[in-house]
Amino acid sequence: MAEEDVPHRPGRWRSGAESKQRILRTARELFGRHGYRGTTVRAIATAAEVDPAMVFYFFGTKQGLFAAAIEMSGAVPPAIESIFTGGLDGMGDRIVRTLLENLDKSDRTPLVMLTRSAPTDEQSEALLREFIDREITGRLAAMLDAPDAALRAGMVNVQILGLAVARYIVRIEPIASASVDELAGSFGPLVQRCLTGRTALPG
Amino acid sequence: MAEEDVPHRPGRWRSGAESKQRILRTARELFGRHGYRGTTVRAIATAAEVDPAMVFYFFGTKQGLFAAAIEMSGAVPPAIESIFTGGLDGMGDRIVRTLLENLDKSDRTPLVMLTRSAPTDEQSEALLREFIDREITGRLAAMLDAPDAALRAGMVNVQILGLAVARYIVRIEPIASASVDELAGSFGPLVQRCLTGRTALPG
DNA sequence: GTCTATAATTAGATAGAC
DNA sequence: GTCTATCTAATTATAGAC
Repeated sequence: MAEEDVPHRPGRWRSGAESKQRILRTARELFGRHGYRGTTVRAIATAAEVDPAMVFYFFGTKQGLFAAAIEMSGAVPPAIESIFTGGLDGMGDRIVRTLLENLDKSDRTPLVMLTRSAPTDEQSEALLREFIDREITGRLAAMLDAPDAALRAGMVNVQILGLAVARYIVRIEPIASASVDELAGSFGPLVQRCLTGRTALPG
Repeated sequence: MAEEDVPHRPGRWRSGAESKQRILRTARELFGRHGYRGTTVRAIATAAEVDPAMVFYFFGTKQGLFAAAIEMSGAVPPAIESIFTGGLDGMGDRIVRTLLENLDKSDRTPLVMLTRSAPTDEQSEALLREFIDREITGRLAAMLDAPDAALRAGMVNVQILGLAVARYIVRIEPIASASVDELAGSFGPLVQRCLTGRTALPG
């Protein structure tokens, strides 16, 4: 699994695989742009230049296609790794940069697809929650090893979600048009503060 | 407009108004929970115990109903006012508290409805963007009166959106279950830093 | 593998009786 | 104002020919 770009090997493949990949690629794009409910199977089929029936032939159901689409085919995980290797020093900056660079590159990343779909689709909501718990909260909390580790990780999650929504979904200025460097400059220290700065533990 | 709770005055009203209010109330609840695309007119009608046709009789179209539903009937605006009276001192805390207190009270606030709907509905996306520009960015930027005012306002918007999404939509722990006081303790200073703290202006 | 045809369901919306 | 009945269009999904 996870062959990005299988470019029409001349010796001729069993030829169906190419269609399947085109469908997947298109699905990721449209789910990323309009979310699960805002995307129809027909729209995907049309954009991928195949018959709608073919989509069901390959993926069974719309949910099946969505599941296949978010199966992060190399998109995020390696990038996420690089965040955690290197310790807490400068991690705020790395988190912001990695997030933005990957999301800028393509709006078909699992995080965007899930963030777009979660608000109107309960399945996606659960998937996104699990995704964040597993990929971010879990690792962060383990790494921080402090009594308020969970809260700190939660604060980082708020930054990530807020940044993703403001820049890619609602497109609020100047967040939407700022360069990665600019945002790293302003949000890097902010995230770092969530990780290692002072925290008010009231009471 | 904007009578919350018109509780069945006995002398008998012209009786249609009551239904209209029930529809509106129900619409706000469902749009707030499932977003524009995740909510059907029929579902609203059923929950409001009226006929679907009646919804169209009163509001014309689904969009018309949505528009009427988000017309913030006293929900947020007065609360927003109180944020800005009092100056920059402690404003971070006031922003977080006001946001959470209002959103905790009911998930039928315009902000929640729009935030849920924007990802799958372009109309809602535009409305949310305008709403934020008008109610938050505009006032904040005017108040800050600094060269990087726009960026600072944007950073606050990221906090607001991130908090709203994490707590009310994706429901990430421990953000979702934390008390208002706890979150004010951790996010208040963070927001304050966005407003009045040091900012890296690179280059 | 790919397409045609179509079933089954559901959504938004309208006409018109009462 | 309220409801019945209905229309139209779109959606997910399947059966079956090629």
